[in-house]
Amino acid sequence: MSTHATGPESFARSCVDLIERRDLEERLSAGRPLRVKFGMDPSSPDLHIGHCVQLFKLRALQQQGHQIVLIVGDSTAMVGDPSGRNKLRPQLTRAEVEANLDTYVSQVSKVLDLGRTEVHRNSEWFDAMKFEDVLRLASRMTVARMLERDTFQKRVQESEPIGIHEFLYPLMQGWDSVMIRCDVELGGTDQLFNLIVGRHLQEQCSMPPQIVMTLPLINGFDGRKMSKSYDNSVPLTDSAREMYHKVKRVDDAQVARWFELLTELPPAQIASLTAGDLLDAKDRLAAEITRFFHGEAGLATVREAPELPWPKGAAARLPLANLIQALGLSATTSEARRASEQGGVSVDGQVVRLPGQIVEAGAKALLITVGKRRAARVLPPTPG
RNA sequence: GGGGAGAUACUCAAGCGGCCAACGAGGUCAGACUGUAAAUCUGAUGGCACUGCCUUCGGCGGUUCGAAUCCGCCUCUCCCCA
Repeated sequence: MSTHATGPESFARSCVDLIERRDLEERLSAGRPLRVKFGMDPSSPDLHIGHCVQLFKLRALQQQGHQIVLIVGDSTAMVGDPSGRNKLRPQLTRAEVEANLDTYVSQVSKVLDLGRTEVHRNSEWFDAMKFEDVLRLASRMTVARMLERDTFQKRVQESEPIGIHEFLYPLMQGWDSVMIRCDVELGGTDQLFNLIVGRHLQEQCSMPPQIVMTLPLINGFDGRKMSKSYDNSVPLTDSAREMYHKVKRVDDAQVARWFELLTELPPAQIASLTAGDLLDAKDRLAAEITRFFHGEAGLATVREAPELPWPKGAAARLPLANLIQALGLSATTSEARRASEQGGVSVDGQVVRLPGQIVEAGAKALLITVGKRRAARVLPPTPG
């Protein structure tokens, strides 16, 4: 595993920005493992496959023998990253951050070998800072330079608020790099500014400036920017079934890119897959990703309707809509009701348009489908 | 410090005393068509064992038979002037 003697070509594969290439060559030629930093903002509880672009890259570098340093931005999360935002981000409380942190680390462990990963919270150093330290840090950056950022400019134009504390975010992220003596920092292309601030701060501290590598942001499966509000992301906590189907819905134009950034298939194979029938390619893509996170067994369950027990604590006779909701096939009974009224619900192959129809727990399993991609086989209640 | 504007459902955005669970757009969901895609068309879209009931229009109080709409205070934001 200790073959970190790989060249810059392999190291920087798939990167969009590489600053500076010469620095990278130089540092790699020294032959020691590089300290590669990746910061995570624990501001939402779940990672999605968009984050995996970075994680897979880290995985590859880890396998080449480099030292991955994960920074959990618990202090920065309480500031809120202004990148890519035209609105003030809500600041999180410590309790919220702590809750998100656990789920993060366990999700990351699906991709990285945590035993060989250094993990820090940036509160380790920020909690110890005095106000005068903050001022000293703040004095290393100018307002003019901050305002060059398009996100801030846009917000000024659109009369959206900008908090002074938001100016501190890039400085904090950059300071993380100083504290861990970072060699290479990885981020999405939207992070370029923040990453460069790290370089700048290291130089000011008479430290060799970190190499900055950005990776492409992938769009959601519908082709638009991946975002919670569009509901087009694929959370890592998705079941095998959800994950498979969401990935399979990926926009045609993005299939090749997803293959490149989210699977470990060799480029030649990707090329031949995407040159063939696109439906087959999507099936393979969805299968690869699902297998990675859920294993062969998880993938195997995908094409069958899952078997679900009769809802615990529920009566043996339920209106259809309530049963569907209780089974988790819809979020609310109203939603189940609507689907049924519009002909989207079937029981044992029969379309049922009456959401109030009473369904009895019978002796054999009932096949219930909701819409095109939700289905379950409901088992009879187990006596006792 | 002074003056002005504003806060509505997932998002944007109408409504300005009863006809408001609240126009419209986007999103989402369902149906048709398809390639389990995209585009297009149709319908739905607060919750609920739903011909009815319950909870919503920044927060708290008040006026009224009745308030998203009027009044008071509070919180937050934007703009102009200093």
